[in-house]
Parts: sequence; structure tokens; C-alpha cells
Amino acid sequence: MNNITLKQLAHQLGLSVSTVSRALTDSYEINIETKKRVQKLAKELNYQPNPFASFLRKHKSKTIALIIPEISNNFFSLVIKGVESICQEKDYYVLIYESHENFAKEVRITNHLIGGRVDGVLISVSAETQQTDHLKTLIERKINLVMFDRVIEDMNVVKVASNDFESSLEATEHLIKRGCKKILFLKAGENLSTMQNRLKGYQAALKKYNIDFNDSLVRTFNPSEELNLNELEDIIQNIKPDAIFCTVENLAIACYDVCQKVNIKIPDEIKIITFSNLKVARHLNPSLSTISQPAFEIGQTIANLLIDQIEEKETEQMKDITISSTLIKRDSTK
Amino acid sequence: MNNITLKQLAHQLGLSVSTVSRALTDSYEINIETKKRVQKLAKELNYQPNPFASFLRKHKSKTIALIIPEISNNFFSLVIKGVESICQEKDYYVLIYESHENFAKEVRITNHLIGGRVDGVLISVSAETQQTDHLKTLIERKINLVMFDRVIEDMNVVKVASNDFESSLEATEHLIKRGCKKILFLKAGENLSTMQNRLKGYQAALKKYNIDFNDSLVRTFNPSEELNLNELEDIIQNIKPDAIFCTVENLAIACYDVCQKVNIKIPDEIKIITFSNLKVARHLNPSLSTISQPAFEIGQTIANLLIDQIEEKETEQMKDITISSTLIKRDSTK
DNA sequence: GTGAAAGCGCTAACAA
DNA sequence: TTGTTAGCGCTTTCAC
Repeated sequence: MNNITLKQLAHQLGLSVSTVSRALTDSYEINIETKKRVQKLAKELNYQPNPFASFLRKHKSKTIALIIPEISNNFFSLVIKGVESICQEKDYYVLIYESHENFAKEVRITNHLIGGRVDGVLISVSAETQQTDHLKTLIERKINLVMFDRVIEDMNVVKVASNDFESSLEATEHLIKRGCKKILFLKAGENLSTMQNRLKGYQAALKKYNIDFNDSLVRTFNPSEELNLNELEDIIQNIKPDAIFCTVENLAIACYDVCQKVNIKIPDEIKIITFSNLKVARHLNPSLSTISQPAFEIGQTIANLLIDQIEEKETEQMKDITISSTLIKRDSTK
Repeated sequence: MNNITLKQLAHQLGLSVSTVSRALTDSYEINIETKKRVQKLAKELNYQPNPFASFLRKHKSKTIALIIPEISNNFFSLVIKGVESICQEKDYYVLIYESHENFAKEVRITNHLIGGRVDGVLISVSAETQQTDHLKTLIERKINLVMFDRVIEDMNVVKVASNDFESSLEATEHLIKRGCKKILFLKAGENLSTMQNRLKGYQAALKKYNIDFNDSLVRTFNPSEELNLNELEDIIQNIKPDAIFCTVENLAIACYDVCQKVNIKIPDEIKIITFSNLKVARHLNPSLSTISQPAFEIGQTIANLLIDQIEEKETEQMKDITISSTLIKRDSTK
């Protein structure tokens, strides 16, 4: 890197480094004429300050980390987009990390970050995450933390989640109203808060309609492993449910695969509904009923909250924020 | 940030800062015993070096930028995944920037980067980009550059692209063999290299089968704007093509929307094929024929190339690398 | 094998 | 209004 430095500018202008620095940060205590001279030359030479020098000095990196389980996922990629939009506006950098649903990787990432690499962290934990020591370490090191979507209750930080209980209840109710009684519930991961809440919503709906809850209708797939289609096929063939409630998009797509393979007609023989942000859900065969989380808004919200924390504009932030999802009924539950 | 510093470690151990530093970088000139002592304490206190201090010192940030037009796009999000996988392995940071298909934004981003923020840049240019001054500035400042997918011919850098000409020819040929003669070609953006090559492939296929090329069958949509469905509907209604070749996924989905709305049957009345990395293409109604780029591999390739450049392992890199796409024939072209 | 000291480029307290 | 100086935390040359 052959960059122009403050020193070089100062030399060319016959000024001191500090004057140049102040002129460029538009300090009010600098003569307007010198300010102009400095800014003119800086522009001419396309001066760009070395960010590391100033980060080192100020202990602020204007960088945040976004830790997500998976990038190529419609929900999370929209979250990224939302986060980006705010950070670009507020002049923050975003480092994106994938935990690949792996706890060890998540710990490695957060450990990496405590060196002061970032001013704050946005995280949606991996499916394996149960302990929170690594997150607490971040806080001890005074790194701001905001959790989203997959949050952990006992963490005393700002948490942004969806109204999973309510939307799950609504979706299950929708299935029940369409005549379904034997609804297979497919979970992704054992311990995630989102999954727990979605399951509770499902159970509440059953209760409301006096349908007994049946343990064996709840099945879990481990999102850190390749999805096993044969296993899913066995489950569907054995249980013969009249509907499947999928907690994540991948599971719904897998169900479509299985139904196509073993020739089960959706929605006549089986109805399918899923949490998903798939844009083409309306064009699937049959079009897929979804519960859509407002991913972009979630991204914007968490970025704003985190930056406010970093800049200590703490206007008494609420600790638990809920953003509502939308149920879209399509042909797969007709 | 209350971080443990080298100085604190040195103090606790009764050693000098430089010895500690050397012990931690595993320098051979340090007594094995002291090395162990130092490393033990560092681990106990969970010491993490301040990256900015070392970046400043070494003029290497171990950070690269990935500039793409759009994040929530199946192709680019898979590229990100590929880049991430290599960078995680080689211990590099990735900063992701979206140009939103906007030239001015792209220039702002690259300008931001010449401060030494990153050691290298991976870029797929915006649809508006025609000039290359901003990219040349990067090179002047000794920042390594690798272009991918949407490359610019006259740049003397490593470029990784798909075999757009060949796959486009193949796809068009496929349509022709299925009896199509009036194939609407939908471009995204006026000047992109990828679009030009795809168009040439289309034209070559027509020529091969002695079909006259008709200018008015080539239409362009501006990807930086919201796609105008009414305009697309008018085009389809007026031209009445027997097939549509879409250069990007969004256009294909829009075509599905229009066909559904005005009740044109795919594939009986019109066939549709598109470049796309949509995972659920096989479940669309009808299932969508696609040309799939190996996005993950492209991501891995460009990350490896860039890091090799940065670390000056320049084993005479080829300047132009082509990675083949795959044509998958499905019902939309039956 | 270890320590002292300089310096990466910047900011900010203090001086003038 | 401008300049001098110290120092952020680290690496590295030179000295011992």
C-alpha cells in the first residue's frame, strides 16, 4: 500500500500534521482558509485516512460483526441486506461470519472478536448453542451485543425476535380449520428458542381445538447435518399425517421432494405449511403457504439498536423486541 | 474494550514486551521454557492481540473486500459462501459490500477501500459500470484485484467468469430443438460482459440453425430499477414469442408472473429458460429449466486466487479463467 | 535468548 | 489558530 499520509500532506502544505488532521475532520478551531487549502489538496491526491491508525488511537473500529448460521438462506440473506443498508448509511463496516450451525465454530468466531476487532456483535446462534459463556465474554470485554431471531432467554441483552408463538398458533389453526387433525411438526434443532416457541404455538392451537397432543408427531432434524431424505420419507410413510408444519424452508422443500417421489398429492392428501422467506413460494407446484418473517426489517432494527448502543445513544432500549410475521395462505394448504 | 495487552502480559511475567511478542508468534529464538510460560498465561487470560496495532505495523490487514451488486440473490449468496469457506480456513476477514447495481455507489466503495482497509478486492461490477478508473486506482495503490462473473475485458487483472457464450448457445439450441423459432431474449443491463456473451451465444445458435436474428426480440431491463411487470406483459403480448430466454432469475420469475396473469401456458404456448441458481427450480409450476453457474466453486476460486496474490505466491496466474455452467432441462422447456 | 527503542499513521491534550 | 508531543498496541531492528 503506497498511501498518502497526513505527514505527506502536511509537508506539501507546510503545515503540521495535527493541523491537517483537524482541518480534515472539519474542526471549528481551524482557519477557514487553511481548511480549504488542506481539503483541496486532500481531494486532489485522493487522500484516504488509514483506518487502522485511527482505530488504534480511538479504540473504535466502526465495524460490527454479524454472526449467522448460514448465508445462503433467504431469511438470513435478507437480514444481511437490512443490516448493510443501515451500516452503509451510518458509515459502519460489517464483517459477516457463518457458524454453519456449529457451536465450536461459533466460539472460535466470538473469541476472535474479543481482540477489539469490532465494536459490536449481532448474533443468531447456531442450532447447537446451549452455553452462553462465549457471549458473556464478549460483554465482559465491553463489546456490545444484540441477539436476533434465535435468542437465548437468560442473556441480559437486547433481543429481537419474531412472534413465533402467535404465528405458529395461527398457522396451525389454519391447518385445523382446513380439516387437518394429524399434523406432523418438523423441528430444526433441539434447543433453539424459535423452535420452542413455534412448538408451543402449535400445541396451543391443538389445545384450543381439543386435539390431543401427540409426542410422536414432533420430529427433529439436525440442521448442521445434510438433511436425510430417506428418514423423512420413512416418517411420512409411517405416520401418514394429513398435514406437515415445517419450521424451516429446507424441510418444506424436502417434503415436496418426498411427496413427489412417493406420489402423495399436495394438498389433497397432505397439506404443507412452513416458515419461509422464499420469493417464489407463489410459483411452486402447488404454491406454498408460508409464514414470512420481515427479515429485512429485522436486519435494519438490529443494526440500528446495536449502533445506538455503540454510540451510547441508549434511549432506554427495550430488552425484548418482537416483530410480527405474516401468514400467507396458498394452495399447499387448500 | 478492556483488553489484555502484550504489556500487561509482559509485566505479569517479568519479561519484556518484545520477548512476549516473539514467544506468541512462536519465534525460534526464544527459550522453549519461557515460550511455554508465556503461552500458558496468554491462554489463561484469553489474550487476543489487537489486530489494528499489528495491521498498522505490518501494513497487512488480512482482510479482503467482496463487492457484489446484490446480496439476496442465489448466485451471489453462494459466491459469498464459497469465499467465506476459503477465508475462514486461511484466516482472512471478509467485508461484504453491495453496489446495488449503482455505479456511483461502487466508486464510493472502492474509494473507501484505498485507505488500506483491505489487502485485496473481489468484484463483480454493477450493471451501470462502464468506466474503470476506480478499479485502476485500486491497483495503483497496490491493492490486489480479482474480477468475477461480470468482468471488464480491458482490465489487466485475473478474471474468473462462466462459459456464458457456450452455455447460452447450448440453451438456445435446446429451445430450437424443441421447435422454438421466435425466442425473446431478456437482458439485464446494457453493458455487462456476461450479458454480451450470453447474447452472442444466443445469436450463434440462431445462425447455426439458419434463423434470422431479429433485433426487436432482444429487450433490456435495468436491474437497478424495480422490474416493471406491465412493460414485460406488453412485450410478451405484442411479440407473442414461442420462448423466452432469461439472462437472470428475476426475469424468469417475472415471466412466470405475467404468464400466470394473462393465462399463457408454460411450456405449451411459451417455453422459458433462465440462468439461475434457484434451489427450488425443480418444484416450480412448471419446473424451471435452468443454466446453473457453479457459484460456490467460483467463490472458492476467486478467494484462493486473491489470497495467493496477496501472499505473493504468484505461480504465474492465468489471467482468464472460465468455469463451466450446467444446463438442466426441466418442464418449462418441454 | 532477551531487552530497549523506534515507528506504523493517526488523534488529542497541552503549549504557544 | 497552529504546532509540539505523547501514545494507542504491536513488530522488528539492533544491541547486549
